[in-house]
Amino acid sequence: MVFTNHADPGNLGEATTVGSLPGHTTAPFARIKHHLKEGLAAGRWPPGALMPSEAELVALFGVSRMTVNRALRELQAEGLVQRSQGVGTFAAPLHQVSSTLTIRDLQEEISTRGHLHHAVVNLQRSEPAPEPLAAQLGVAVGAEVFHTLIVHHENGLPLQCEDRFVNPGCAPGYLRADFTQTTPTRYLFEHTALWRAQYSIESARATAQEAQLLGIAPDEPCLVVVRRTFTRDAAITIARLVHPGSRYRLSGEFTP
Amino acid sequence: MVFTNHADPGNLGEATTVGSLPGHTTAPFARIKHHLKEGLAAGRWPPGALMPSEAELVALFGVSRMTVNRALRELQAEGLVQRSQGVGTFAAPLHQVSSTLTIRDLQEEISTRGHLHHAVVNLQRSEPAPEPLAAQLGVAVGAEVFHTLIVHHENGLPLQCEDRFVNPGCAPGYLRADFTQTTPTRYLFEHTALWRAQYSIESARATAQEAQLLGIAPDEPCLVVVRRTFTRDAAITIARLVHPGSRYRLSGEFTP
DNA sequence: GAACTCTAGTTGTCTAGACAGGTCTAGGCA
DNA sequence: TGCCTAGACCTGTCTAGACAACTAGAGTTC
Repeated sequence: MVFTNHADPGNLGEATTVGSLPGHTTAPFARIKHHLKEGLAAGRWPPGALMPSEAELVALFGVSRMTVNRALRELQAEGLVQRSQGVGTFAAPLHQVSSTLTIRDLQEEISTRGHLHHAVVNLQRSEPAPEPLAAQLGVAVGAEVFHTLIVHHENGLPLQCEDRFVNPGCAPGYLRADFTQTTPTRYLFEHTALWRAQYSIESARATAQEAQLLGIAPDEPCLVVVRRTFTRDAAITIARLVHPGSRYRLSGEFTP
Repeated sequence: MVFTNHADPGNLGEATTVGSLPGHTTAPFARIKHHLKEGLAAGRWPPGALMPSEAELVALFGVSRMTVNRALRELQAEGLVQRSQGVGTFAAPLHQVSSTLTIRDLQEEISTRGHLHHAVVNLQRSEPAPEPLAAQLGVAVGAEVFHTLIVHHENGLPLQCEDRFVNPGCAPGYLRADFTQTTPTRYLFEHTALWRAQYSIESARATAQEAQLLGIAPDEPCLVVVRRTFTRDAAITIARLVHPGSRYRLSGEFTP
């Protein structure tokens, strides 16, 4: 059959009653997504309710089934609907109990705010891996690992104390990098194939050394992020990032 | 033309040289995705590099262009590749500088660990909105808002102090809910249409009242999460969640 | 009443072809 | 030399139809 969707916009019977906002050139699949999202937001199809089948939407919008399928598949990927073969499409229950928070690279974050970033490298050397660390990095106890201790400043104020160990096998050139010009995070992104990362975030007091480097009182609460990064096979790096509680907060937004 | 892909599995010329892992019934689009992900992880196509075009992949795998397109579109949605019309498909630069951390509902989290959750309701009433809060909730200054103060325990140990204000218009029955049986988070999920949420996470000292409710020293560092939730139009609720730093940490994992 | 079979309805996936519109480059022309 | 245009190439999107696999319910048989 002949291709008609662009040559003949609109006037396809019932289709005009639904997908026609005035003066839109949005793609049909996007219109269908929008229509379903609207309905979900408005409370038609409460959580768990059966939603229209693909065939019904095909009839309603006057499009082919592949188009409807794409719209529904993307809504599923966004977590808004659940589909099961042989049964139907359902509004997602509990509209997402878990949501996500974005963690960004510090230098990028500071630059985005239009502020000045500079780093003081207190330590950049190779040293034998202490016991618990060796296991986490997947190297032999006592094997040499790379160690950096860097304090990042925003507009001259210490914002983050970054204590990092690196698996030498994953980034052999790490000790020759100039971390006043780039960050370890960025360096490792560019020189290794990141595959998996783990985070933990907690609130604790800084160690005496960290407090001194950050210029804060020893008992001031700090936001401590521990990040472990892996390639597909091996651990790349373990970093402890300590931020003065009074100067730093993580924030994020989530829209379904 | 006749449909052949399921009737004639394999033996399509060059296709067998690429997509054929032994004994797999995976769909072609998934095989293509897997092949490209492997290549990205292995460092072929370094960040920013030009990847094969749809036409090349069509020839390589012996499938139709829609199938290749789906694989690439999903990789794009996952942030692994960038595509631009008229130019081509490129490996995503900097393999995701920002990643995500999952935040879960506390009760669910405790239950998942197989531990016992119980809540003590210290306050559940209507009161006039104080000045800064009224603006954030989008109600008139002095208008009545709902206020709950609940301490959540894990195996009898205080884990979270939840100080929450709720817009009465969004959840009229909030004061009649039994929060020893359900959590406010869960109640609001079920009775409102969540549309958008904001988080901020910081490290701070608890207030005197919070320290007393949590049974901790007044100067102990706490992980403080402030969460604002909105429908499409109005603010639903603002919650301040205070966790003793020694007992609670957020953790998450991220795979590209 | 229980177990089985059949069927209608639903999603999952793929095809071959088509049109639309963006980008880049080589060649022609002023 | 500089500008413009035609064509090659690329992604974005949609179509009409097909086969596959699964589910729930109706009907049948034991």
